[in-house]
Amino acid sequence: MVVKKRQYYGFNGFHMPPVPRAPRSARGRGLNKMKVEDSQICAFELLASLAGKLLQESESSASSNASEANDQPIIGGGGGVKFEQDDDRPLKAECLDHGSCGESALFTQFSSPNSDQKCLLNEFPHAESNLFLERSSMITNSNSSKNGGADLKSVICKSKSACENIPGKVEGSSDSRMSCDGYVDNGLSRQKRCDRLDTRGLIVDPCSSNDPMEMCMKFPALINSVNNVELPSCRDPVPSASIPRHRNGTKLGIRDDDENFTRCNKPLTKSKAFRPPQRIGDRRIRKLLTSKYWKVAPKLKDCEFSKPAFLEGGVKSHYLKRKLCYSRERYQLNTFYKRRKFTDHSVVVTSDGGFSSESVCNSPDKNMTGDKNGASIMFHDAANGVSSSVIGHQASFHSKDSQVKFSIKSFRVPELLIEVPESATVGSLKRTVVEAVSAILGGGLRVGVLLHGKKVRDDNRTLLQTGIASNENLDTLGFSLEPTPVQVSPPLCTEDPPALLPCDTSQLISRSPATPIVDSGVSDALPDPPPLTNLDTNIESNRESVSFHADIVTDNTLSDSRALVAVPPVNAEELAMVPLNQKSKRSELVQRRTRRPFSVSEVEALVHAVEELGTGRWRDVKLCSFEDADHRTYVDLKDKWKTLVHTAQIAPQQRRGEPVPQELLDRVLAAHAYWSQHQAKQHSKNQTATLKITDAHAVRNGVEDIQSI
DNA sequence: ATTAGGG
DNA sequence: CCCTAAT
Repeated sequence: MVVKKRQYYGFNGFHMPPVPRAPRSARGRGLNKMKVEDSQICAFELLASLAGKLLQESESSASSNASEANDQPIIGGGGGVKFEQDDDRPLKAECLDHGSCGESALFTQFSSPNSDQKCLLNEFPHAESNLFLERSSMITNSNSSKNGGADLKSVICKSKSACENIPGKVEGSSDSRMSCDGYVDNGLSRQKRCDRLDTRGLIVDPCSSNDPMEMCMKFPALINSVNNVELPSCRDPVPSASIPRHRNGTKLGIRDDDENFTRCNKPLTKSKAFRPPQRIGDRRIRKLLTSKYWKVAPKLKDCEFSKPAFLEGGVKSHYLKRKLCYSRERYQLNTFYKRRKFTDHSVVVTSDGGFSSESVCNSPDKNMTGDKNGASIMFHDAANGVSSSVIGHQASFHSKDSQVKFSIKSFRVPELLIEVPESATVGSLKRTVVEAVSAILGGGLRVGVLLHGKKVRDDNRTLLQTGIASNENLDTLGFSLEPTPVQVSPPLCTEDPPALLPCDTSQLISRSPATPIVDSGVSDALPDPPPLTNLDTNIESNRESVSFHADIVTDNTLSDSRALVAVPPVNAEELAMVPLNQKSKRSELVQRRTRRPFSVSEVEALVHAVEELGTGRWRDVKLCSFEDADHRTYVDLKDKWKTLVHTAQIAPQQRRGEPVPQELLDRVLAAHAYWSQHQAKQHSKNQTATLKITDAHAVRNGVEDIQSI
């Protein structure tokens, strides 16, 4: 894989250390890299120093200078960047190169969504594009206007207030620095937030219903888009801020967004030193990318990195820090596919636009408390206002039939396995991911119902029968998105045949090797995945297949599902546990060799060789009897022997696969016994060995077998 | 590179 | 079959 670790470092990197260099060197990177970075760093430092000067000046000049400062902030905290600020492109380029600041990265994104991004966007076409536009516009404004400071600020404030619900803090300061901070802090998250904010203001709040019960489907990646777009799904409730806490830093291995990553990358690199966890992710990604694992997130303190002096401004650093943390985590959340497990604590958007960290959705209690028997399955559809209608509806039913309330925070999403050649570009990687996702989505989705972690397969049973009728059990209820078994074979490509397999580690789908997706080496083509469209269709069509109460499965649900956000009700514990598995779960990256059962003749040859050579000399066995069988390694032979021995020791009824003649099995046992005794070390002659084996064999099996020898 | 074992 | 540790 080409993807370097650093790319995925995630958000940690947020801060820009005054002395960027240190961390890196400490890290001990490859030589090449080091060199490059150093040079970059130098440049960066220069810029930084300049920035610092500028900052000072501006400060000294005091209020009047606000305009001056304005520009800087926008650019991203990086004072250094400032110079070039006028020109978007250049600037951006610079920042990135330096890799010093996430902020800059941010900038970049705004300024130029590239094709790659588009790819991702494709998945959520509407939304993303909109977002971009918005962002762009925002930035543009700020930059262009001399007064920009004010504008920018306002924007920021707005976003903050909206998101954070902490209006007061931001508002007050009009300092250019503040604005900077805002930018910096938020970094990526910020963008999104802004989007949301804007959206919020503009659009009717999907979650408008104050009702906490609403189902919140979260689709991290999509969230933004959702907001902007008309999509029904609930908006992500800003989880970024609140959720994180609970989860405390869980991190996804793969994250959806390039955007985020892009920005984060550099910074992360630095932070890497303190955050081992991320690294793991990288590694994993590096190989392939599976978003499967959650990592333990960095502790809160990680978030508290020191800020660059120039950034520290009137704004409360604490606040900022927090924000950063959130942002970072948020990203994590966003990972869009991968199985996610959430805690009960999910954040819900409150009617006022504020977020609450408390879990509203999840806990049925809260919402449902009111009426235990009441029916309320709510799917929250902001756009359509479905939720409300549904609710009302149910209420009416209420008396008739006991109703079960469901609050679906998210869906569990199947794992994706992606492989791309190292030579692939990041862009192609992105596209590959898109394709992979598209393939799955395009193939159709089904919703699975999990109770106590187990899949409920019987669609015909009633909820009551299934045991999900009682409110108590709702916690253990989960929904998963599953690709339809019949998958459309995805497009393949060049270089390596990477395979994409939707894999469900446990409860979801079984691996479908059938769906290999390869990166289309085609570079720039903008990936335009029609899939989205299909999705709807598919979902729609599949709807019926989903069986549990039809009521529950609504369009909203489905459509939301496309967002791929899943939040099954799970315990916090689970969350913690799931994550670190990376290791245990060998990344499916390397695809397993195809299974090739040993034929009887092969077994024969193996047995013969072992009889002569004994166990413990697998290489010789290989040379002796499987010289030509490239696919049989000595390890394979050894393993086969192992299984043969086992097979020979169990009852015939328990054996599976192509039956091995008892005769051979007997020889296996005999040889095994013999060589066990001899410690397999003696180089006894073949003949001798054979003889002995024969004896042993005879002994074991009785006279009748002798003839076989 | 092999071996030995556990998964 | 895979993965690792130990040779």
